[in-house]
Amino acid sequence: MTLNKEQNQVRTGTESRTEPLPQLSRFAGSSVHAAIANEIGLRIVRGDYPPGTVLPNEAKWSETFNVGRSAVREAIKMLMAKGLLSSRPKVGSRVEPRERWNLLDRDVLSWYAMSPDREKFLATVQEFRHIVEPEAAALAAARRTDEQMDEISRACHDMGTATTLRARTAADTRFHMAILRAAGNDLLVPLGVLIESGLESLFVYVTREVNDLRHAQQLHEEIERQIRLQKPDRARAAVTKLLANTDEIIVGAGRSAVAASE
Amino acid sequence: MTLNKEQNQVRTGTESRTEPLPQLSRFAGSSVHAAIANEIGLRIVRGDYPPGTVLPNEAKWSETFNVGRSAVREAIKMLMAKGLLSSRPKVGSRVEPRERWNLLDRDVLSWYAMSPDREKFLATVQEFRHIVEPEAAALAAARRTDEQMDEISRACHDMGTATTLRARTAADTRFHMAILRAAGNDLLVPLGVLIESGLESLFVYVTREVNDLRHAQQLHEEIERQIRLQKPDRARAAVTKLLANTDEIIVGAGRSAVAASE
DNA sequence: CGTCAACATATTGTCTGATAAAACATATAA
DNA sequence: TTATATGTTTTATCAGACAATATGTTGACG
Repeated sequence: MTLNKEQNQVRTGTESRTEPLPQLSRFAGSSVHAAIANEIGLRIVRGDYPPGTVLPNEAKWSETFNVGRSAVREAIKMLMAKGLLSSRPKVGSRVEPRERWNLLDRDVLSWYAMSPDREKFLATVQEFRHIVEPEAAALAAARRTDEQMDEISRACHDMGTATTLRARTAADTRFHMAILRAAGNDLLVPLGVLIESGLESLFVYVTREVNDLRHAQQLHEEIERQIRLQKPDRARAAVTKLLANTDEIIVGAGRSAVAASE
Repeated sequence: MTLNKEQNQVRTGTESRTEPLPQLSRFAGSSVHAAIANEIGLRIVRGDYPPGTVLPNEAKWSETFNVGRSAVREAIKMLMAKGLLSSRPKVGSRVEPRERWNLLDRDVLSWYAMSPDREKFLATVQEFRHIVEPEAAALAAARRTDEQMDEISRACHDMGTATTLRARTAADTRFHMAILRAAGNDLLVPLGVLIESGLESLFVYVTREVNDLRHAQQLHEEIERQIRLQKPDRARAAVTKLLANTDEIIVGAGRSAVAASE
C-alpha cells in the first residue's frame, strides 16, 4: 500500500509498453515464476552457470528481475524438479551435474534446442530416433487397436493434404506420436517430446523441395500400410528407411548452411 | 508472534515425539515442500485424483498438513514442472492427462513403482529395456573410449565379487549406466533411471539361486567382452541374451509369487 | 603450532498476512 | 434472449519476519 506505489508504476504505469520487466521475456499469459524458471533454466543449459557453480542467491534474483522472493523460489523449485539444481541453506543453489538433468523434459529440451550448438543437438535427437522408433513401429504393428490405427491413418492423410509446411509438420508429429502410443508401452509416450522437438528443429532448417516432400510422403504411407497389415518386421524396415531419408535431408541442409556461410 | 504460539506448540511442544505432522512421512533431512510434493505426487500417480480432477485448494492442503501455504505452493510448482499438474486462478490445480506426465522423471517413476500394479510396471520397464539397451550396447562397442571401458569393466568385476545382493544390484546398475554413457548419445543417459528402477524392483522380487547368479554373471561378462572387442553386433546380441534371461527370472518370480499366494 | 569447541554469519526454509489478477457464476438491464 | 455488470473463489504475487542449517572464524587449550 505504501512501498508498492513505485513498483506498480514501473510495471503498469502510464503507457508502460513492452517494458514490463528488465529482461524477463514473458510470453502471452505466462506467469512470473514460469518466466523466471525459463530464463534461469535457459542460462543453465546454455552453459552460463556450469555444473557445480552456485547461482546468485534468491535476494539477488529478486532484485535483478524486480519480483518477489517467493516467485524466485517457486521458479527454483521447478528447476529442482527437473534435476537442474539442488539447494541447501547457507550454501545456495548449485547446478547439478549433467547426468542428473532430465534431458527428456519438454522444457529442458527446448532450452537445449536454443543452445549455441543446435546442429549437434539435432544430430543427437535424430540418432535417438534411430534407436527407438523402428522397434516402436514393430510393436505398434503387432498390438495396435483399430482406434489407434485410425489415428495413425488420419495423421498420415493430413500430412498429404496439408497446404502449409507448418501444418504438415504438425501432422507429421501427430503421426509419429500416434505410433508411439499404439506401441502399447507407456514409457514410449514421453519420448514424443523428442520427436516433436526434432521435427521442429528440422522445420526451421529446411525448405524442402517438392520432390523431397513427395518421397517423404510415400515413405510415411509405407509405414502406415505395414502397421495396418500388422507386419512388425516390415514396419520396422519402413521406419528405418524414412529415418535414413531424414538423415540425408539433414546432411544436405548442413551442406547448404556451410555453403551459405562461405 | 501471537498466533504462532499455538502452531509452535503443536509442532515443537513439550515431548512432541514422532508426531511432527499428521500424515506427511518426511524421511531424513527432506524439507517440508519436498515431503508434500512426494505425498501429493504419489496420490496422483496412484490414481486417487484421476486426470481432469481438480485437487483440493492450497488452503485445504495447508490445513490438512499443518504447513504454510508457501510450502504447499512450492510443492505444487514441482509437480507442475513434472507435468502432473497445471493450475489457474479461480479454477484450481487440475491433474493433467497422462500423456503429459514426465514418466521418465526419477520421482514420477518411483511413485509409479509404489502403485498397486507393480508387476505391470516392471513388465513395462523390462520391455523398454529390450527396445533401448541392445542398440545402446552396439553403439558403446563402436564408440567407447578407454576410460569408459574401464568403468564398464570395473562395474562388471564388482558384480562378480559383491558379497551382498544389495551391493551386487548397485554394481549391476553402474554397469548398465556405464554402457549408456559409453554409447555417446546424451539422450540415452537419462534412461538410466529406468534401469535403476527396474533393477530395484527386481531386487525386491527375487531371491536368486546361486546358479542363476553364476549364469547372469557370465552373460554380463560376455557383454563386457564384446564391447571391449568393439564388436557392435555381438554386443547387441549379448545384451539381448541377458534380457531374455532376466525375462525368465521375472516370469519365474511371478509364478512363485502366485504359488505363494495360493 | 595444531586441534577442537564456541560463536558469528550468510542463505535457504517456512510461516503469516495482505493485495492483485483471473476465471467463473449470477443477477440485472435492454 | 442477449449482453452487461457485479460478485466470488482461487491462484498469483508481494512483503516481512523468524527458524534451521551449513560454513567460516576465532579463541582457548594441549
